[in-house]
Amino acid sequence: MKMSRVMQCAPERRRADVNAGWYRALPSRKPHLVTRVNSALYAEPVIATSEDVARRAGVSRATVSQILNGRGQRFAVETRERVTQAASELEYQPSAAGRTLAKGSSDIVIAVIPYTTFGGNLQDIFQTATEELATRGLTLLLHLATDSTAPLDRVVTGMKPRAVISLTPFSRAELDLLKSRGVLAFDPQSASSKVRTDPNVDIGALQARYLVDRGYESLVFAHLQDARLDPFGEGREEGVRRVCTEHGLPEPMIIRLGIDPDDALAAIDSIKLPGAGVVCYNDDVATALLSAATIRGWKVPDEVGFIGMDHTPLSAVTLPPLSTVGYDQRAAAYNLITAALHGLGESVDDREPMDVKFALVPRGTA
Amino acid sequence: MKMSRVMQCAPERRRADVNAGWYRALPSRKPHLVTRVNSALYAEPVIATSEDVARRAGVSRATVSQILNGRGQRFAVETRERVTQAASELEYQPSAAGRTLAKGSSDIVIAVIPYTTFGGNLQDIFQTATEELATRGLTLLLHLATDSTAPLDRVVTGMKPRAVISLTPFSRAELDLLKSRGVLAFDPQSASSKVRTDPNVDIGALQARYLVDRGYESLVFAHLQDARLDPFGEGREEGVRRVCTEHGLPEPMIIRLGIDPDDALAAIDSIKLPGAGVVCYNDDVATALLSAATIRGWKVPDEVGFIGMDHTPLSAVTLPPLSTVGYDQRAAAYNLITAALHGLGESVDDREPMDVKFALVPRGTA
DNA sequence: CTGAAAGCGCTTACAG
DNA sequence: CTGAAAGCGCTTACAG
Repeated sequence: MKMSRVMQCAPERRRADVNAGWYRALPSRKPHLVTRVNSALYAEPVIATSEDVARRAGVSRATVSQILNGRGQRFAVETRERVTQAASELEYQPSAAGRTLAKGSSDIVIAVIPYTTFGGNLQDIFQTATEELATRGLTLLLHLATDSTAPLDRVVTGMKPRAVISLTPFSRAELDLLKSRGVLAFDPQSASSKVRTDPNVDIGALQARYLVDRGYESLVFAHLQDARLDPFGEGREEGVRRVCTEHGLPEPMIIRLGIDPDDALAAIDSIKLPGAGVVCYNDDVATALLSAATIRGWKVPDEVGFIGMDHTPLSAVTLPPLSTVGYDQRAAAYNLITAALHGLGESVDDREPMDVKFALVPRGTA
Repeated sequence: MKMSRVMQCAPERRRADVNAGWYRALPSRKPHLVTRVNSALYAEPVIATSEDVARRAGVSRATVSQILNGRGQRFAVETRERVTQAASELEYQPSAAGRTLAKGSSDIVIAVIPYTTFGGNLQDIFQTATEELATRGLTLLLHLATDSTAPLDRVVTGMKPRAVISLTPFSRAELDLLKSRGVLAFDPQSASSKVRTDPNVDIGALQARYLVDRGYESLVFAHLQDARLDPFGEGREEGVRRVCTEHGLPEPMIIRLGIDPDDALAAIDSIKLPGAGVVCYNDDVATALLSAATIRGWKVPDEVGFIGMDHTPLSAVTLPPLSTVGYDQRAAAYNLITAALHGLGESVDDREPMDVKFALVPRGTA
């Protein structure tokens, strides 16, 4: 197999201070990356070190470090300016490895992404988080959870992240690992002391209460069944149960389906109709069931009702459009980050907790 | 704002070799992470260094390094065993920072995730990639692209990743940055020398040809319009154009819409019907248009046809189910990783390029 | 107000 | 077959 267009050549370490007029001798050992294609095309990459900055500013590396890390109050203004100036002229970026080694922990925050079914919101949430953390000098990197925690261990132990965060609760195994490796960990359980209960219970209850208000007297909870983990379903189901109890309704019927026409038809056929209101795990589940109900000739929302969760874009274009629950994803991410910053000892005085605002979006299916 | 359940306390550096019976003195400087909650609850984390391993195995750190990095052939079998044994007993994980500093580049590969609309496949793809790279001792971490390349610069310059990869072409700015920082970069353009043309052109052509075969004589291309970048739409449109030319059909009409009922209705109303075949950017767009056409009373697929792209789970449960194009995401990821490994100088003799197998999924909408 | 020195954990010639 | 030593780039007491 031939590969083409390797876009970069090996970095040459060389004197970054071009004004100085000479180049640091190349290290005698061979650079580790030796692939070199079209090297003539590219200017030799130049990576400045704190030593380069120090030399250009005419100070010591210690001084550079102090000033660039915000402990520069005690230095002469003039010195400070020379240093920051030199740093920006050289496009100086401190080496994470060097800092990590010296300080014992890096400026990296790792977000663990569970193997679970997220909406397209995931990206938005972490985008926001990336930017927020960047303003604090922290770098957010995502790590996809795998079956074993071995890769997580590599990341955590190897990179010494400042913290590990997750939008879903950590598994027992993850918690143990993080603990034994001495890493700060934050998940929704730790995000806010206000949240005493699993928010999923509230979500399920919100969905169920809506259906009850609309007159459905027998409730169904439809789980999503796929290869992935489901950290939310249990809580949602519990919320539905509570509402049934509250209103003296019979226990909810529990069904499970994948996003698949046969699954959906079987699920619909298993429900006692007409008259049921179906609380769905998410909008995808609701969409599948809606189609199945339509195929079977049930009238929606008169003979059967559905409520989804997530307020996905597609939920607006089903026929009829899906009743669902929306929420402010940014707020969810914001709260997680706030908790993490707080735990990291950063000041969060300016960060009021945001209301995630779970809210009904009443539309055509219930 | 009060935070609760900070799950970990600060790591204590201490002697990992518990058998030795004493603890390395704590460093006199304060550990950087000072937050300490419920520390009594947790065993003090123990992080072994190569020195600990060396001591326990009764060899030098140099020897440990050689053996653990696969350059141990020349050592006595007995020595090798003592070392690997000691390493596993201590749960030794080499410090990424230390290695990076010593070697000049880390074992990290960064995948840049563009701010674009992906299917839920993204996760699967990178999951696979994470595992594949792990078997080579490389750690995959995801970085979300932001408007500015500053965060990328921090990551790249700070972490000295072995390579930066992306499933979509890098932007000019990203390329310049990567180049100037001397980092190996791989994107689909560099993934395979066999791919002379943008695969998106082929995809668009595949969709269009299918519609032509089914008898639609005027084609429409429906772009997805949202806040995100669209690295694919241009190529797909071009593919449709070529097919029109090939078959002597008029130029395709171009429409744009978000996943929104009003957008979709307006889009449908702007098309000359009956008789058009609509090549859709993805299954979501197709779903939105399908609903709009149904609302307007057009018969699908007789009066208007739709073909989506992605073969999402939801595409199976629309009414009628969506005709679409599927492909092997794993193959796409596999090829990208192969290219990256090759460029990294790893042996890829055992990695035949995989066929991504774009394939029609004929169903009910065309 | 500033710098010399030590040390973080690793790897790599090099010497034996 | 194995180890002593230097060095990667940074930060932090400490001394002046």
